[in-house]
Amino acid sequence: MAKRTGQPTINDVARLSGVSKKTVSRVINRSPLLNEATREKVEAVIAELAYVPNPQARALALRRNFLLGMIYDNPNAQMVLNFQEGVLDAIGGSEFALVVRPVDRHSPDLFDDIRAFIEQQRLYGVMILPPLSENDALAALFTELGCNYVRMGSATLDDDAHLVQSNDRQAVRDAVEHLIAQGHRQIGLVQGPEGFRSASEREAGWRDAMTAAGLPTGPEMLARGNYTFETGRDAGEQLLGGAQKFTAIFASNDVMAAGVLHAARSRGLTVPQDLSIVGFDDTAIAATIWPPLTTVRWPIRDMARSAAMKLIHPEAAADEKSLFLTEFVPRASVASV
Amino acid sequence: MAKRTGQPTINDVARLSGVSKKTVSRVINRSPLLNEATREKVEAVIAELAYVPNPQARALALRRNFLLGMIYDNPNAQMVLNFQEGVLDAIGGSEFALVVRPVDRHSPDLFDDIRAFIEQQRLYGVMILPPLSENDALAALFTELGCNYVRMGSATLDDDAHLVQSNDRQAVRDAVEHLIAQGHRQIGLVQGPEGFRSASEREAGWRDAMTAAGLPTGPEMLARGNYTFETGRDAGEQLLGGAQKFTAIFASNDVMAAGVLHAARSRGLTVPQDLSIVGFDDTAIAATIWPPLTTVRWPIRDMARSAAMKLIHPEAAADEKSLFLTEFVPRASVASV
DNA sequence: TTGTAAGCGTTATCAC
DNA sequence: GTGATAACGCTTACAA
Repeated sequence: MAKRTGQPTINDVARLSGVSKKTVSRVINRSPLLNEATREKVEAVIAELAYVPNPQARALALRRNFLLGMIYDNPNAQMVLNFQEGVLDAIGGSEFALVVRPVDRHSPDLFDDIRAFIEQQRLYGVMILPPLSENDALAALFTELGCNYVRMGSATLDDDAHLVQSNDRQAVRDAVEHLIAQGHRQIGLVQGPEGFRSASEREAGWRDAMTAAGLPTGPEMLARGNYTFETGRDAGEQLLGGAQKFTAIFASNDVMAAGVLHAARSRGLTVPQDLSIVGFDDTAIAATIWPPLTTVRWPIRDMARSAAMKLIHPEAAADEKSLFLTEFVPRASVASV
Repeated sequence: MAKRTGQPTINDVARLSGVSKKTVSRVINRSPLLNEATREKVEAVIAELAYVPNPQARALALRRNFLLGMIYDNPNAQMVLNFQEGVLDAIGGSEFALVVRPVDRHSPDLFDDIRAFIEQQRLYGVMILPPLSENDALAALFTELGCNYVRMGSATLDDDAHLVQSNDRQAVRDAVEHLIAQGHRQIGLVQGPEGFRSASEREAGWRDAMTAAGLPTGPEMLARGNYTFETGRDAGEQLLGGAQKFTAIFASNDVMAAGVLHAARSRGLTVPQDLSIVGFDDTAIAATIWPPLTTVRWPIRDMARSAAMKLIHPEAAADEKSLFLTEFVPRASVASV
């Protein structure tokens, strides 16, 4: 009287292999105290039936599921996708799955939306991408909801168990020092948006390098954008159209660097002969625009893998790598003076 | 003796509102045969407790879950992300969630991976993005696994219940006719990779326009790429370095168009004065390179929303919109001859 | 080493 | 209209 509706269950396996469901369960969960012969017998039946445990039933019995969430609101598609791939590196072959949740960080319902999402799906844990990750109130919300989380960011936003971070400040400092070593003295900055930790960290890196070299960092040396192409172009116009002369500009991300490139070109400047440009992110755009953009690459995929591991193994979360180093990527958008 | 571990359950609601759990269940599921007073009483308790039904328990009892899958292997990050957002448009506010699965279509384990993914997660349905969506054997696999699916593609790959499609052929024909109207006569084609339906559809559109205008479509007029920047550049080199002269080139996607642009520039050609270029996709790259790329935009987000709706409401899947029209986006990479 | 019974939180069946 | 009761597929006591 087996009602063969769809997939085989643990009962089918138990019946066919002549053991109890509990024994099958032990085989599935690799319990150490199991007769080898029994195990092999059961495994043979499992293979024959192509039995796969029902994750919903497991989730119910274990009072936890196998869903990792990823919350983002990001203008940088490549970064988000790289992150997704990194998470898959970590959960591939396991029973975990990745649930994504794009949100609008400017929505007044942001917190309510996220709360509903977490309460409804009862995720095992969530990963939060910048710039949302920089919001401490959001992290507090996850704690309140009893949902484990890992933040990805450009600074030490949280403790090691809840963070994967890059060293943006040092990375930008290195990049600007590279420009200085090439003879540049008037190096402009296109800042990221106000309130973004990544933006302030990158600005700090620029200041570090400039100040250490005794170069000017006054207000005429910088302009603000918000990580979009248009604002990068506008910031470029602002800098290049003022009284201050520039031989190089560091833009706080690649997209804005592309905007600066447009601004330069529309003013008749040639890059890199008349103006050197450096970006940040090493997104697809960097290698695709002309000239190819000198930039800074951060190991997003590795960071994502690590973030997922922290969630999957909370007991070892603090031991999992948290700080990830960036890599300077020299291309053709920089020339020496 | 309520063991208050975490979230409230249906039992808590039943006890506090003095009804059976079945009645609570009826309230949750909006059963029509319910005393209005009872409903209000229960709803008050639900609100007070902030009770949210456990999706894993529901999934177990209903023998179906509320997870929509999305399988992709795509070089185009923006498209994938737009699609994710479109799916969210459809499932936002509902109990459904989106599970993503990037895969490597060149992996020998592709089918096994996907099979394991489907069997393990028991998804409610999956959406397949191009180019994977063009693989009929894969669609057959989903049918075999009893998993509903919707394919996204550039041609009529399946019936309306399992497809959202764009009209690439007509779109390219329109774009090439635009070039012809601008006085172009030698219009090259950078094809997409062999075996891709989108590639053959776009090629057909180019042939349609050229043939209708009595223009040449011989082998010297085209070169093949595989949708990457490098292959686009190589194809551009091949076309521009041959005996045949070109005043315009249509590349089968934006990234390859960017490659052609590089190739043109490295040969000392100015775009669009010496060479007009048209792409396809309207990805971020299109607006970001210089000059901004004339291209074709397809309404990915709308397609994604429709795909998700087809899965959520299988009974009405064939009525949900299936064919989506593209939009020609004129920018600065085209000049008249 | 293995089995039995109870329970995870929900819905379906079928009475009342 | 509403409520016992038995599923759903699995795991954790607790025995044996």
